[in-house]
Amino acid sequence: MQTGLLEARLHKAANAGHHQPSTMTDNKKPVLRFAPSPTGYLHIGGARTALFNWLYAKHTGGTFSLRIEDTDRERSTPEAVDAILEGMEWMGLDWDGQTVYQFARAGRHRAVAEQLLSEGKAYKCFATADDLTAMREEQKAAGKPMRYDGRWRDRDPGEGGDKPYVVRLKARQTGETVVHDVVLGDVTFQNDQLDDMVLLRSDGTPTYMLAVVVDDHDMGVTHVIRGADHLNNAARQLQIIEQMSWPVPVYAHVPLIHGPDGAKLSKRHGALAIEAYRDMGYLPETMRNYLLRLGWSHGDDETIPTAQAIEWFNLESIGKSPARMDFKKLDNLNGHYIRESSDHALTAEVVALLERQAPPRVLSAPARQRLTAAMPGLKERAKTILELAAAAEFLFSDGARALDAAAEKVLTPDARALLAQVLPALEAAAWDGPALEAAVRSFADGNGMKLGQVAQPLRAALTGKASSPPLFEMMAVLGRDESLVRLRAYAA
RNA sequence: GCGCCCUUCGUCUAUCGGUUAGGACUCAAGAUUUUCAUUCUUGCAAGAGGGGUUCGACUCCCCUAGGGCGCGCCA
Repeated sequence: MQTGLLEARLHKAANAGHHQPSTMTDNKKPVLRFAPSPTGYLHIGGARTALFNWLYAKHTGGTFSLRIEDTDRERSTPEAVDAILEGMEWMGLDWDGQTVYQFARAGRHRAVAEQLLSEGKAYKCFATADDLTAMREEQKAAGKPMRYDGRWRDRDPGEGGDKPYVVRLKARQTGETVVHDVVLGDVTFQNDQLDDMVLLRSDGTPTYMLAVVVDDHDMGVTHVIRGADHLNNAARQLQIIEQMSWPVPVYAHVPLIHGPDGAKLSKRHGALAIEAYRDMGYLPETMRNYLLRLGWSHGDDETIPTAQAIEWFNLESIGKSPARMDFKKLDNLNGHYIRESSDHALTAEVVALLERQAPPRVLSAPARQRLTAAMPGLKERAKTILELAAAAEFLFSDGARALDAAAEKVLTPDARALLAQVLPALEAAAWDGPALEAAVRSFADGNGMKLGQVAQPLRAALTGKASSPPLFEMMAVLGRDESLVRLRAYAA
C-alpha cells in the first residue's frame, strides 16, 4: 500500500550507478512536515500542501509535524504565526509533537555550515550586495544567465581580511543533478546552471536553503511534499544533502493553484487566506474535499469525506498540471456538506459566524432554538453558512416583518385582503405543520384557489420574503402568537 | 535573457496504444414542489498546432505555441 516508498526504492535501484546518496530507509514510518514561512497568512495553496502532507501521514500511519520557517527575522511576524496556526486548526489538520521554530535551531545550522567550511565544501565570499547587484545587471545586459559567478570560490579567504562575508556552498560545477520526483518524474538540472548558494549570511544567520535541509535531516523527514515553486530549490538542496552524505527524501512537488482566470492567485480574487473561506461560510470538510480534488483524483469520485480521503490518498495520483479555483464547484460541494451536517452543528456554525462579524452579533437563546428547529428546511437551501444565516434572519427577532422588494410585490391589496380571510381558519387550527397546512388547503379548495395562491401571501407576511423554507414548518417554529402577530400586521 | 515544469469539454478530472473519449461543476430543458431550494431525467461541451514511431495514438518521441515557476545575504 505504501506505493510512495516503493517509488523511492525504485528510484534508488535505478540510480545505483550514480553518485546519488542513499534514499531514506523504507522500513521506517514516513515522516512528513509542513513548513510555512510566517511572512503572511496561510493561503489556499499552503493549505492544500498541508492537507496533502497530513493525509499522507494519516494514510501511512506516519507522523506529520509543523515547522515554522522563521529564519527571515525581518519579515516573520507573530501575527502570521498565529494566522497559520489558526488556519491549520480550522482546517482540522493536527500535527504531531511540538511546533518547530526554525530560528531556534540557528546554532545547529551554523554548525553544519562550519563543518562544510572546514571540509572545503563551502567557502567565504566577501562580495558586497552592491557587487552582486552590479554583477547581475551586467549579466542581464549581456543576455547571460543571472547567477553568482563564483568570484570568491577559489580565492584565498585571507584576501577578504576582516570584512564581512557570507558562506557559500562549493557546488559541483559539472555533471547534473537529478531530482526524482514522485509527481513530476525525474527532473534533470545541469550543475553548471546551479550557482554557489549562500548558506550563512554575513550576520551569521542561516539561509532557508541550509535550514530546510538540516531540519529535514534532523527531523528524519522521509517525504517532502511541497509546492512546485520549490522544484528548482530541490536541486540545490540536493547538493547540500550530497555534501553532507545524508539520505535523500522522497520528493513530491505539487503544482500550484491558479486563480479563476488562470493567472496567479491574487488578492484581487479576494480568496488568498484560508480564513477568508471560513468567513465566507465554507465548512472545513468542504475545503478538505475541494482542495483534495483540486489536483488529486480517484477515478470518478468527487465527494470524498476526509475519512475516505485518508484511506485512498496516495502520491501517485497527484496531477501534474496547475489547477484553477472554481467557486461554483466549491459552492456545490459546500451545499452538499451543509446538507450532511447535523442541525446542531450548523446552528453552532451560524452562531460562530455571526459572532465573528464586525460588529459581533450575538443570538439570543430563543433565536438559537428557532434556528435549530428550522434547520432541516434551511440547510436544503444554502450554499454557504453566510447564506444560511441570511435566510434565517426572520427567525432572529420578533414582530412584524419589513418586506423586501419581492415580498412587497406579493402583498398586493388583494393578497392582504386574502390574508384577513384566512386568518380565522389559522386561528382555529391546531398549531403544528400538518394541521396548519390542512387548514390552508381546505380554505384554498373552498375558495377555488391553488394552495400556492394562499401560501405566498402568508409567506411574505411571515418572513418578509418571497421565498423561504416550507411555510407551515416555519409557522410551527415561530409559534402561534408570533406567527399571528406577523400575519395580522399585513392583513387588511 | 537562461533553466525547469505544465497543456483532454468553460472549470476540476478519468483514460495507464485499440473506448460511441467517461464523471463532476457550470449552463440549458423537463419532472417533482406552497415559494425558493433539494432531488431526479435529458442535453450542450474536449484531446493547443505540426511532425514522427506504430497495424493503430489523447496516450510514446521531437518541434512550435501558450501558460506557470525559478534565477536574492526571501522563503
